[in-house]
Amino acid sequence: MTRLAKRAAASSKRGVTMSDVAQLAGVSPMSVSNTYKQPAKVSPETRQRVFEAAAKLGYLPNLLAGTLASGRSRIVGAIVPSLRNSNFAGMIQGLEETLGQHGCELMLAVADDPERELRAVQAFLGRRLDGIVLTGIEHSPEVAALLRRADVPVVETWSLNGPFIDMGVGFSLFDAAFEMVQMMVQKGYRRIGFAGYNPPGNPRFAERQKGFEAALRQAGLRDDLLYFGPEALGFATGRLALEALLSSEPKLDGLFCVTDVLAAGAIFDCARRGWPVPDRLAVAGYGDYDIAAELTPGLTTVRTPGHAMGSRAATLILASVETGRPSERIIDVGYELVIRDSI
Amino acid sequence: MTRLAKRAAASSKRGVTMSDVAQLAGVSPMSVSNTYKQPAKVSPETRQRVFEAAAKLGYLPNLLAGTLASGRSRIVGAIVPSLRNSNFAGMIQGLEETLGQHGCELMLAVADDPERELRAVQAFLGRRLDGIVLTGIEHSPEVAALLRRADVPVVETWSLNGPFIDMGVGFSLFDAAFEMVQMMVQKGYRRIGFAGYNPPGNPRFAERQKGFEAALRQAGLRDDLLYFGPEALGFATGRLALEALLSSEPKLDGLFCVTDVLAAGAIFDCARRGWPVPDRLAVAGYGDYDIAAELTPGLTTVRTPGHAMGSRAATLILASVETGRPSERIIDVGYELVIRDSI
DNA sequence: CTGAAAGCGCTTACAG
DNA sequence: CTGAAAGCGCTTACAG
Repeated sequence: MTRLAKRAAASSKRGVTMSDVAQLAGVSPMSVSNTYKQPAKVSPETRQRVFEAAAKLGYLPNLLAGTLASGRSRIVGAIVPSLRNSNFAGMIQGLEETLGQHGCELMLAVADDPERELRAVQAFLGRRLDGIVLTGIEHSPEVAALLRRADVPVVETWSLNGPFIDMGVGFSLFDAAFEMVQMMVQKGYRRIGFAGYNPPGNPRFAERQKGFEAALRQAGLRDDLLYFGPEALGFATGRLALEALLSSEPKLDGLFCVTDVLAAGAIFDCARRGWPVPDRLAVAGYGDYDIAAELTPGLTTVRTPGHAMGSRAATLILASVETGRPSERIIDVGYELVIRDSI
Repeated sequence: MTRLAKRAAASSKRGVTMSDVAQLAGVSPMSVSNTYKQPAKVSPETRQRVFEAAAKLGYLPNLLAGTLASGRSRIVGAIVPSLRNSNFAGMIQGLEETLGQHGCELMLAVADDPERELRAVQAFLGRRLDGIVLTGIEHSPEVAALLRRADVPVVETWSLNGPFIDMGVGFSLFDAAFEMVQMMVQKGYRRIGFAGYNPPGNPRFAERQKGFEAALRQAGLRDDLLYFGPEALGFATGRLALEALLSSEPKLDGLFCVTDVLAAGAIFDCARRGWPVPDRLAVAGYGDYDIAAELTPGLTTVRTPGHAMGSRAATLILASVETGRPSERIIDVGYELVIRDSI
């Protein structure tokens, strides 16, 4: 195939380019570009002719070529461990909404181990995204090094504990847990257990455990009634937690759970045992999932601002790209104790 | 600033390019490119030197430039109405996983109205994505026209009813609902109501309603006990459905719900009324959410294969890009009735 | 307000 | 196995 034939074939497949529009409108490609990007720099008549030609040809600007030339992709990448978790789903949704309002797109990677995270970061960097949003503050040294070296805006979420690679948005998981357990103590519960997930020390839950322990220690109470079960089992783990903790402390009167799923499982199990909640056992959750309000009794829990976190992360990145690094680079989005009847 | 100074500044910011690597390795840029893309075409020594130079410089290939030159972005876009719905979250996760296994990335847009969907499609097309995954088969004419004209692989999901813009993967929502309601009839329930969402005829739920009505009509039973409530209310809508349907048919003995959330709400309300399920009222759900197995009694429901759908959609697109349009362009991923104790 | 020139960082098809 | 040339479709900075 001759080069010319090839070009023709390619072009018929490829579709309309800026020069095609320029030609039909009888202007230069530059004026077409300016019509879209700097309309003020173009006379109304030129603009008009460009728009008409573009419409006639069904022209769609190739944003990729624009990115290569301008250095701005208008895409931000995000990595979350899972979408099954509504916290992360909420964050992604908040991110997407705010990005969309500013004409940017979201590239999403699901990575629940350091290796996948590294690959995702490489893929993002290779595409020269405008910014990257990470979940948590625990990343492999490679990831941190890569990100720093690339000098791309990065936001780490769900934590307020630096040092951050670049920027951070989160809230204090420690404070939230501490305050919740402190409230349980104030209400008179004395033998409070902790239900968490394997492996112990899982960074996503370790802060809550520390808050739990600190509140009990401060009150002079036992802080070692700990249970760690499989996360994959869903509600069933709540039952397992109850069984395990009761076997080491039959008079257990309170349970602090690292997720509402766990708390719901425990409450379901209390119902089966015929135990009144909170009279026989007080149960507190974490996350304020849909189910929290529907349980009987309503679950007292911590509301985590996933959506707000996503939208603030987007704001931070957009600001970095548009006006340089923002002065406030760490944002506390707070948390909220939702008081219902389970404690 | 002189052009040279500008270039130097830009280049220090921009980072390492293929020519930098070529220069350090003492080979041509072509050989660097081939080292990554066609290793077989390069001698082992050259390869070696390229890798060393790349590592020394911290070279990250600019995939964007590659896309512009080659026409393949290795990105596929997906549009879902929401991520709060675990069906869609599951599909996205399946999509992302399969894409990731093939070295592709996912661009995600959340769009719950035709206008946002159109904007997302334009953004995707403008970036020359390798394929686009849509939710449902109801799209504005503009969207369909744009997509057809762009000649990009498109997969529509959650339905088996054509005509498709290009390809489809789904299962029969009608069959699933029909089979479930048929089973309720076989078990002896005679006054079965339907709990759905406003507005009636919502395409995401209309098929299930048709299946419901068909099963009852075939059995010679009333098929007009219908309730449509607000989706935003969560479990509460299940209670509202029960109240409304009971007021028009006090002897209601069965309830088919378009989501497990609705079914759970109804079961919670039965508990509050002291009504045994299924003896006083049989309840069937749809979706097999986490909560279905944890309710008392366990909820009989339809399991929808969101994850499988996402991963099949990815396969379809990858096949289209790599080996041309697949011969099988509509895939039925099936559904499953999960029988527990609520009917 | 307008446009010719150079460049973004790769890949393609080709000749050696 | 190797590399010079042309091109992907835009934008940048500039001169008119």
